[in-house]
Amino acid sequence: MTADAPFAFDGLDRVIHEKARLSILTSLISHADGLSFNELKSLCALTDGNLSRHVAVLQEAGLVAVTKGFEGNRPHTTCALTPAGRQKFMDYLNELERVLKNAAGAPSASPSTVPGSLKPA
Amino acid sequence: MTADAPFAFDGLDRVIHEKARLSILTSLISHADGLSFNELKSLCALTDGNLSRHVAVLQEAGLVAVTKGFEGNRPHTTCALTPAGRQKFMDYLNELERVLKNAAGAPSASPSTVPGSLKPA
DNA sequence: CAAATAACTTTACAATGTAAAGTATATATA
DNA sequence: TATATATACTTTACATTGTAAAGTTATTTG
Repeated sequence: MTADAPFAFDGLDRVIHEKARLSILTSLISHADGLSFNELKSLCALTDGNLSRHVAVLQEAGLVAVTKGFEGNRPHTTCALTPAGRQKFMDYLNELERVLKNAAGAPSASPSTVPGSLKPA
Repeated sequence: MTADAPFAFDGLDRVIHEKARLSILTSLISHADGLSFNELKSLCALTDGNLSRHVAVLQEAGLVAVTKGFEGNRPHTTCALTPAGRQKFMDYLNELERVLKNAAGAPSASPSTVPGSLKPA
């Protein structure tokens, strides 16, 4: 955490933080052997164009490995997390957890409004 | 959660999800009686221009109440969460928690990489 | 063989985050 | 008491980027 800016959340990498890409990465970490273009499309509820561009961004950032091949006669793209991608995503998740702890743990955040919060029963 | 798109994370309201505004809201929920422009500026490590614009966005969305007055002879702006803002932020936090649970709870996310994860010791 | 479908990619646009410049007032300084 | 500097913001202009519509290539289907 930045010395004087406890709420700056520097670790929230923009490449990961974007909603659509957060969906993609979460999908991928739940499927270690990768997911096809169409599986991602429906899991994340993204249009073809969006998914294509977001996957490209993730690939350029080295977070996702994209494999283009053929399934029968049709092109078939598979995406999977790279080791670096997995690590960076984990780092991001740790920062997310800090956000949650800071916010949900605040005095003015009444527990009843955050039912299943971090604190175990 | 959307029926067929478990990883779409529809509840991640863009107005809140943006990094700088997430900082501002987290600061504000930790300070129920509000924060001044300058306090926010240093807590969130934002420039004057950024803070001004982001606060305006939050105000227009009805999440934050902005009070402009004078402290001695100098202008003094105070920001505080509105009740609606608090509720929406809580909703957002619940969705964030879903992200964390989906991701950190995934089989391929080894526990050691997420040290202080959701699961209690 | 024409039309439609599949699996993407490219492009163009609109939204938006950011920082530099601007404004207005107050205080310090020479 | 001018002049300069500081305070507390706001406005503007730019550059990035998320999004959807249109385009591409190949393959089925009627």
